[in-house]
Amino acid sequence: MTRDNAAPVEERQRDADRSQAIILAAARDEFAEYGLGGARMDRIAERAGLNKRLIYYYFEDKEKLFQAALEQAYRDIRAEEQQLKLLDLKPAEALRKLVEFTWDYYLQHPEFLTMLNSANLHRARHIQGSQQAREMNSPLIEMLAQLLERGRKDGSFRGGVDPLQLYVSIAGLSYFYLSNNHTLSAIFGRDLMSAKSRHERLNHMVDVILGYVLIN
Amino acid sequence: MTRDNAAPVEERQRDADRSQAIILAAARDEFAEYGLGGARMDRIAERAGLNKRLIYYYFEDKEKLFQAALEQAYRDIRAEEQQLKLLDLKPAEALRKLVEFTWDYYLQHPEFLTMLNSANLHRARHIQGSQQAREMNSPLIEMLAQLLERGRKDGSFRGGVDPLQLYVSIAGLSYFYLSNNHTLSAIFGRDLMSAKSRHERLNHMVDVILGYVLIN
Amino acid sequence: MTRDNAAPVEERQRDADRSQAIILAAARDEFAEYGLGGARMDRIAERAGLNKRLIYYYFEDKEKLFQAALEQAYRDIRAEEQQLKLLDLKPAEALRKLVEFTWDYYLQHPEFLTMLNSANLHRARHIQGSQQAREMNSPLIEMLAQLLERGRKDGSFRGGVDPLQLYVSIAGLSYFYLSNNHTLSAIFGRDLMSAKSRHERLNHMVDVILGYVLIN
Amino acid sequence: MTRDNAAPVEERQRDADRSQAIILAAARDEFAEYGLGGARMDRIAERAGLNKRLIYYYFEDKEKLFQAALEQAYRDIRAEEQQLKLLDLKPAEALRKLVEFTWDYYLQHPEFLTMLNSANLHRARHIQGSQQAREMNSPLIEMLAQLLERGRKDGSFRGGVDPLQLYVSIAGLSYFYLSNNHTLSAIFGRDLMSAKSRHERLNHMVDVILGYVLIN
DNA sequence: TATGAATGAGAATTCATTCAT
DNA sequence: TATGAATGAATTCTCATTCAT
Repeated sequence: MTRDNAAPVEERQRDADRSQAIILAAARDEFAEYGLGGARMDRIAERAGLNKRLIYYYFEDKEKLFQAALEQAYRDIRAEEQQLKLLDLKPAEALRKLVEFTWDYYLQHPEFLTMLNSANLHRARHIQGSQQAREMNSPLIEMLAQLLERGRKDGSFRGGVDPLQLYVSIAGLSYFYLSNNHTLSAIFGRDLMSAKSRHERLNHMVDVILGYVLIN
Repeated sequence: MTRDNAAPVEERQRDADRSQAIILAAARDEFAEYGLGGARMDRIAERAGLNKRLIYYYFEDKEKLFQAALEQAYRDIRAEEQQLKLLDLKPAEALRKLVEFTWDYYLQHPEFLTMLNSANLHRARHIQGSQQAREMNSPLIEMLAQLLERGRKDGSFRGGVDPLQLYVSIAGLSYFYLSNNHTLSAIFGRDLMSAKSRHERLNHMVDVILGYVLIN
Repeated sequence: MTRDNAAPVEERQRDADRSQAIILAAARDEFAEYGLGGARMDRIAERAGLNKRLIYYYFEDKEKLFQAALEQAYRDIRAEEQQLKLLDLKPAEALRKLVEFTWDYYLQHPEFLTMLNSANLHRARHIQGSQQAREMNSPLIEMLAQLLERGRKDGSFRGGVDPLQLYVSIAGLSYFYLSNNHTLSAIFGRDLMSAKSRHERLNHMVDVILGYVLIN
Repeated sequence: MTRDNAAPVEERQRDADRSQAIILAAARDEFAEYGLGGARMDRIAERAGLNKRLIYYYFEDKEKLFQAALEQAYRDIRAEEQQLKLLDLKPAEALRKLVEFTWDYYLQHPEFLTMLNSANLHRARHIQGSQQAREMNSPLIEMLAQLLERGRKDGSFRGGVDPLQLYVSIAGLSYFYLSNNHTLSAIFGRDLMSAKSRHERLNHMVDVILGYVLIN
């Protein structure tokens, strides 16, 4: 009411940004839990504590919202990958750390797995449509290439390893186990998510990757 | 119309069995393409060339239909796994063959990947509900255990390898690549499904698995 | 239940046809009252006394329903036009009858006016999309041409009258008055729909058309 | 931002008037294109390059905005009609000129036709609610009455012509053709808006009106 | 005067499922 | 066994309108 507490523009902008961020987080959770097809705009609004109409105001429709949430998910993982500093470690240690990182990240971000699944069910349409996502080409590949080269030079790593293939393999070892843990647990009759099982899995994966790369 | 051309009992039974099989195949294709959530009963009926009502007659509801299709998918892959006769080969050759089989099977049965995804998005509810599926515990695990033991005994394989972990790893290496190929292709700007790419991937996976298991 | 009262196929077909006809009539009334944009699918269902879903089952969506209703409206008016037998009358009498017919038909079928308006607001998209409607080219034009020729030959009508133009004029004289009667009544402060006013209008229109066409 | 560059009162008033005029023009275009029901407040704001909220500030709601736009449309046509000076011409020439004027005005102001349609779909509610519009009773009627009287006196026009009926007829001849040109063009398979067609229509209409009114 | 953020009530459409035969 | 007709409960999305500054 008074002129003093006006300061409206930036503050309202902040509100807008905040609302969008809240919606995005709610969408992430909903998509994580139900996938793109199973997600409900109503529930996203409810999770966000905001009016459903506002989601359309900011994100146009469900598809675009998913795309925005997916982009955010990529930004998040890439940001963490940036922190890794693998090149400060000895090659073998760096590889072990990468396996661990991948495993931990997937464990803590199940939404990443689910959204990746949804995106692929829809033939990555949401990524094709997003320049941003397409440019999200992981910096890890480059880092991994250097790592492999270094290991090869110091005689510890085998040569001829394609960093992209290795990256995909590292991801795949964690991903399959975590993404399908319900089915696997049911079929094998063991709880694959117990602390012990998780520990064994991580050890195994490190063994596989190092066993493959290390000479001897 | 007339009572006379009513089919004999066995014939009608044959028709019924045939209809069910047709529906199941149609469901498999639909679930493969759209996932459980995205699948449409109407489209399944259309694919099957049969009345929608008939699906309900035989399979009760969408969930049960999915479960039946999933069970069928497991039966199919298990049946092929049975044929593998890995124990007729030398341990290393057997492992290579298993990697190849897994890769080829996933390549030729994309529905298996999609349905596995859907099943896990729903926390394997459809497997919990299916004694059949739970008992589908792959005979491969046992075979793999023997294989590893044999390799260890003849000095070619390292010891201490958990067959279940190895099985999951072999599956994961193929699965991640194929299930997410759209996203990966988009992000890396390469067609991961070209003949060349597929060939490289298979080689890499064999290298990883053998590199891990083989001594020296 | 008993085998005898089965006779299902034709009867059910009759139901289907009946349902579609009911929906079409309800749609016609709704479109007449509110136009295409203002019509409500809910209200159409209610008017029809049928489930809203059924409308989509038979007509796909609102646009297609409007198109179907429009086609029906054209079929209806063409059917009545067919009955006119103008060529049995003397030319001047035939023209008078045509003016009267047009006036009466529009009076009794206000939905025709409203739907024509809606169709044109949408740039006749619904007619372009309907071969049927495009072929609905009134047989009256041909009849009118013969009429004019006959009148010219017997010396009562002027020559050089384009039947299409005349047809449009006859329609326009009734149409404008009836379609805009609310506005006109309000502005001129007279009830243009009173029996007296309607009578005067009809006389005037006959005078205009005959005054134009007749020699002397 | 600072108090100093606050505009003086008259200037702000000028801005306000300008904004209202801009909104009104934008509304006219939107209503012309989509009708009252199909018009979107968002689009009107966009067309106007002004904030949607401002429309509500000045015009209260969509209905009132339509009413204002309609009143403006009437003001515009009446203003042009005022300029006609029909009484300076010989009766027959004056009539011809009126037919031409009506045709040209409708051609150049399609929004007038669309808005008239919308107004009548809503039973002229917007005119009932507007004293202004009700008083917009065209001065032409009076002019036409004098014209007809003059023609009758000089022996060129028939007697007993109701000026209101004639006015409605003149309008109707143009209106039907233009308002429904899409449908008519589609059904008759001719472009009724080509230069040639338009020319023919105008000639025909003049012939009809003069043919009706002129003696001999 | 002017604006971006936010909302509630609806509207079209979809979908699994059941009815009736 | 097989089928077309019919339905109720969502679900996405739209739209005029108001809030707060």
